[in-house]
Amino acid sequence: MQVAKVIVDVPTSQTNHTFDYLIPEPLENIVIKGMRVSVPFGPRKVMGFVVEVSDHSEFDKLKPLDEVMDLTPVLTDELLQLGKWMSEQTVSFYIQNFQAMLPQILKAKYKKEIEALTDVELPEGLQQLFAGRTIMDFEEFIERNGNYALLLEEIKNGHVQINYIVKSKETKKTKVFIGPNKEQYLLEEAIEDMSNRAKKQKKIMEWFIQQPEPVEQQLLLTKLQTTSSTINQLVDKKLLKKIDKKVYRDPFQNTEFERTTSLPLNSQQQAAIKPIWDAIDSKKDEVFLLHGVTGSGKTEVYLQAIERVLVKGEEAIVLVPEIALTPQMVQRFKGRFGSEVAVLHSALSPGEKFDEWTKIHKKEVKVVVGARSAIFAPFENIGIIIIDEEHETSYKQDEQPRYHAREVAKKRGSYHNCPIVLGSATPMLESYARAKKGVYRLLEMPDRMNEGEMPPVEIIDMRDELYAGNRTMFSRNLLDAIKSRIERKEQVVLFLNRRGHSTFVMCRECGDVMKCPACDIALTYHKSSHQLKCHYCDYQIPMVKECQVCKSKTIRYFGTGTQKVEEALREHIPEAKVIRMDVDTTRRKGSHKSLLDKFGNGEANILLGTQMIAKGLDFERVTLVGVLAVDTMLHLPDFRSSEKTFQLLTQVSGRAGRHKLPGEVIIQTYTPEHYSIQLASQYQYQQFFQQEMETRKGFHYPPYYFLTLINVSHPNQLKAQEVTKTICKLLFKHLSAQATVLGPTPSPIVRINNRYRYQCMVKYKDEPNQREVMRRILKHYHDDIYRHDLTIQVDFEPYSLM
DNA sequence: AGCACGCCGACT
DNA sequence: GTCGGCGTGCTC
Repeated sequence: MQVAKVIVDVPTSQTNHTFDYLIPEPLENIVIKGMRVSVPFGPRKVMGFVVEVSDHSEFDKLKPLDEVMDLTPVLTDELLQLGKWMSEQTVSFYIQNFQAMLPQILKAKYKKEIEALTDVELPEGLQQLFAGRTIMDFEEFIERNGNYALLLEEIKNGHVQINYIVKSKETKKTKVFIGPNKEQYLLEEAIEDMSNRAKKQKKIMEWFIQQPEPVEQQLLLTKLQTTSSTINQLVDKKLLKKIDKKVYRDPFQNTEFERTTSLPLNSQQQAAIKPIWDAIDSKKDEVFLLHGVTGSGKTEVYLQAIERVLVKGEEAIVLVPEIALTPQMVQRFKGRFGSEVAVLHSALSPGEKFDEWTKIHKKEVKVVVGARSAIFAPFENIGIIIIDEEHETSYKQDEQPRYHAREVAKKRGSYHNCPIVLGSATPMLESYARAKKGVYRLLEMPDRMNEGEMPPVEIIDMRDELYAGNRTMFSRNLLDAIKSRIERKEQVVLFLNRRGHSTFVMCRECGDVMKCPACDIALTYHKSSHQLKCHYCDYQIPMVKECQVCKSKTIRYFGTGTQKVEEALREHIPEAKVIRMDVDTTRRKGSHKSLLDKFGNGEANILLGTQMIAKGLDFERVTLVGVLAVDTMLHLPDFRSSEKTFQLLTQVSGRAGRHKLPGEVIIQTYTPEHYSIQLASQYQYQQFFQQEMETRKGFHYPPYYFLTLINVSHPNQLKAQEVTKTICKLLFKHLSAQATVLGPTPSPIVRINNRYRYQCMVKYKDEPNQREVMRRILKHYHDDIYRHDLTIQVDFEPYSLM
């Protein structure tokens, strides 16, 4: 008897354990751990992960499992263990962690088909099922009691494969190619016979006489200015034929990657890479913090570390923040490692993600470059894990399971005995503190390559501008600087951390501010659509003509968003061509890249944008970076706001003067004396680190203390408050006397989407049993959570306190 | 989650 | 006396 222990896809605390199922005889030795199966669960069928196969069960009335969903495991032993560990660390359910490791497609409902790949005669049992076809439904295989062992064998031999068909169109894997169906001379004869009116048809035929190779239909249509109906007529006449070609969706297929080879390392790079190479060679799971200023050549260090790993036949994972934002980064990896690289990032369609994942799963690639979830790449022989821009907040998932990719990386590193490299120009305070303590090994690269200097930074006190009678959002210096760049045909990057047009609209008469009815937040005016939008829920209404309260028509716009800046630029510098990049202009797939390409081609003088333009851009002609208002970020209710400001300023400054032309940075602020602005303008990371550590120490914040944040929300304000209060009490009672429990406190935004939000914060040095306490609290509120619309979010070492 | 079971009030 | 409201508990 074989028994599968299964974690079912029912994310509740009551079902957060394995359920035993009998493996029916035809599936014996087919079902192995790491596979997904379909099992009867009460009256219905659910998906589940086999986490163990055993020869007995404590349970006596076992049901047999229904069906296997994979013929090869989708999770390795290591990933199964990792999922268990993660669920303990983040106090989440096992199933959520397993799901988080797989591409979306494998979570959704889908259909499977079996495809014969060769003309080779398949074994008896299989051949007859196909009955002359090349593709059959998997359903049919099950219905006709197909032989799993045989199928599995043939998959291994590469004679057949399983295709996952998802309902969405995005996952179409075939492209239609058109090719000639007859010999050249027959085509020529056919043209002669055609009516004189069939101009388009002749044109198409001539194309194929010129070159008989099949071409993509899409290409043919655009090149010859015709439509598919014309082509279809020729296909009907048997002159041409349609060919469905299977193609991997390659998101970079239209990009040529110039192959590069190792660049010679300068002395500081050599000093940094040596210990990493040693760790690779000796299989040591050491964590390195590579602190290198922008332009110090960190990427080349990564590349050559990976080369060392590949030579040993091992694999590498590279995490980059939101990779779509750095096409240039992808280019460098693809350029060096070519087809050995898979790329995983959030801008890919589900189908594309699945294809990239499949390449990893089938071991067709050795290197993965991707965003946070790429840390789960199903490699079995990892030689190095690199996390670039280590301080980026996107490495922490802001929904369950709230894992941090860095911690997962360390765990995987210790399993594979491989080094971890954390790279950053502005490491997170916690990381740098660890490096100083010797927990991580610190590697410093303080100098830019080619003796380049960081661009000088000018801080402009906007209060002075106001005294001088300048009421615009541009200081005189900035405006002059922009104008001079345009004259010199150089480019400008302008940064403002706020999208929309105005941050709020207010009635001048009675002072009423337009607010979202569902959230406790002012509405933002979007000029292009003439709408008032809430940035926290999807509420939006047309802009009001008069005050809702006093009917006055004197409604004014306050606060500045990217749209307003764009408008003001047009007014002050009409000759400037501006590209605006924010969530609103990059929502469409691929728009991100196309906007950047446009800017790179010099189709605009100014790139204006939010957060998203701060990272990784590298354009030769950018010689001026302007930060319009840094204050909004500095005064957020978050203990990390100084650090985030410092990081951001350092990052945007790095965008200027990266090549031959000298750069300049202008920062506009109302608090020029603030230490993060001052120190960022002088590129003084060390001093900033020391000063910020002082502040953190004083307020008992990380890295001196750990934090745990509990967010409670409920439609009823009293309920939310009362639950939070009880949780605070429980924590106070069950945690050690050294822990500080703060709360209940209303969240910075008390109401979002008609839910009231309260929080409780725990500061502690060492609380080994806090996860158990949290789990018990969640269990205690189980009923309220599942039946009464209560949510309790527990976030260990949170990145955001909102 | 989704469903059966079971205990109390309104009703042909 | 029954029908069905929802609170409670279980799913191998």
